[in-house]
Amino acid sequence: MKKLRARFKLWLSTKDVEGVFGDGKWRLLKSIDAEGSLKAASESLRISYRKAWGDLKKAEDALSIALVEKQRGGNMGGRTTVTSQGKKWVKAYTRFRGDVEKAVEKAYEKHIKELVK
Amino acid sequence: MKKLRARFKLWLSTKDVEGVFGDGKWRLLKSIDAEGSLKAASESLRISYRKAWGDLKKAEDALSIALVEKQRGGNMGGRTTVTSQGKKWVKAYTRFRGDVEKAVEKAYEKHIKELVK
DNA sequence: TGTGGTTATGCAAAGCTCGACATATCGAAA
DNA sequence: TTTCGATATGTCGAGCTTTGCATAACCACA
Repeated sequence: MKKLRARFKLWLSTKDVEGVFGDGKWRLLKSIDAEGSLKAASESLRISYRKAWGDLKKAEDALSIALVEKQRGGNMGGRTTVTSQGKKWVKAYTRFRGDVEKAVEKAYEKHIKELVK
Repeated sequence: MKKLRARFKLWLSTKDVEGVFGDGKWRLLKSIDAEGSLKAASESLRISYRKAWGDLKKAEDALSIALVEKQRGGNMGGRTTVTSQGKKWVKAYTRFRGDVEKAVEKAYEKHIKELVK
């Protein structure tokens, strides 16, 4: 039997909107925080600026929360920074996701590993 | 703040093949077991027969396991039943997924709920 | 031995997501 | 006041997934 690994995807939804926050948007926020701009963040993650921008908008719209502060113009062209609210979300989601990841690994060991050996 | 719910997707992969078994194929096997045929199962799950058939083939090929026994012809046209191996997989995956689901819920309560209130 | 309902499978059409472009706007600094 | 690089946003096409036919093969039973 081939070796298997457990994989998962995690996200949050409202009644109306599926995927208002999840792994992708979490990575995006982290990258924005590290890079200082949406453009640099999208390039770092190798996703299109168009998608990064849309994802961010979707999250902020659905959650009604200002996750980032965006500035246009200026000598640097502009910049995007993560708000304190946004940072709270990053931290909370990081712990959330970490717990789930551990649980997936544990559950795999407990229920699947024996089956596959 | 809108009410949120945590959602997840879970699956197993080999080094070569992504998604050799997961929520969809698990549901399919359960449905086959309940319905007695691949056709009825696919209709019950409201996915195309074409996809159900392909999914099953993909899982069996990648795992090198006979999850079901298929019979063509006969007065009923044919039927598909889940093998004992397949049932083992269903049971194990059910427990696996159940544990993960509980963990997701727990982690949500612990890390996200406060944030959203 | 003909029938019916199922499995088996290829292929084209339909959907959906994401990326690539094309512009427009903005504003601090030169 | 010109410039430069980032944000803002619509649109069309590429790539991948799923559906929808269209057939063929199969076989217990009437």
